[in-house]
Amino acid sequence: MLQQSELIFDYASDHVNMSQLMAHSDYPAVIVEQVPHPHLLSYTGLACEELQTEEDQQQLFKVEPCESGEEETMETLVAADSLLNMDCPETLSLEQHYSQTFLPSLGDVITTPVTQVTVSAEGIVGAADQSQWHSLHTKKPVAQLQSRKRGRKARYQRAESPTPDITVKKDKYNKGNTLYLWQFLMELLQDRQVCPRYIKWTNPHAGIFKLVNSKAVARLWGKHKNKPDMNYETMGRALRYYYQRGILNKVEGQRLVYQFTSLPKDMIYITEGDGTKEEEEDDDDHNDHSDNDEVLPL
DNA sequence: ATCCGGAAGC
DNA sequence: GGCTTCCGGA
Repeated sequence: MLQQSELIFDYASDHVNMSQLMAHSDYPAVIVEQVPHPHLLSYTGLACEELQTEEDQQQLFKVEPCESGEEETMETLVAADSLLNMDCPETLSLEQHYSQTFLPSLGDVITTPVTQVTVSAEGIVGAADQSQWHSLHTKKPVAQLQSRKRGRKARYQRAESPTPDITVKKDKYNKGNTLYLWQFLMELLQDRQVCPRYIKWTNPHAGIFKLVNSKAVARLWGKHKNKPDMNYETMGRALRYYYQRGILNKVEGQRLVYQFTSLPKDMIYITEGDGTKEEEEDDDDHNDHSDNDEVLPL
């Protein structure tokens, strides 16, 4: 627990130094290497803020503002906050992280040899490749697969493309704080401040997760998008649009449970206990059956 | 309460 | 284009 905040703090100072060092140069690639887990920054600030209100609103139990765990949370908040407020364009932003490590493989975009490592992040984008993504259930047998989807009307599974066509133009990688919803959710899933609490994996390797506290997650999303009226109804619609795009599937019969059709390989999985571990996982089936999973053999 | 997908708006 | 908002319906 304590280590986490320290970690973040360390990282924070790192950040400062880095931004100073490179105050006036568009550094290429390198940066990425120096930042082991940008995720740690993630939405801690955001989350903490929410934490305070969420607790009283949703949870039936109240949590004292100053519980052993909360205090360090505040430290974290401060650290993360100072970071967020720095918003120096030179440093690695969340968005950049995504564009650099997650966007690459997506779809057609990068068909040409990206040798023109022009500037800054561009290089990385081109350099990173499909190996960064792990497509879950990418086996095609469309017809059969469909029919065996247990349950009602066989949800039409999009013509499965080898990789989901989450096509985010490589050139204009997310600008501003524009994480897409799916990215946002992945962030939350890697953020200890919210992961087991509001959103969690029910089967990490299958990309199946649950919005344990749908209201809270929706609120965080709304905050991110600056849409104060965001709610699960609305966010849910956005989620549903993802079915069509092959980014998400619904896990039928399980409320608030969805499934990513594909995950980045460097995803940090926060599991129930606490063991945060980097998972590589080559298809194989060391499925850790946490609780409810009816993962298709695929 | 959640989930669904159409329609329209931004 | 990626949602957001609203809706009638399951």
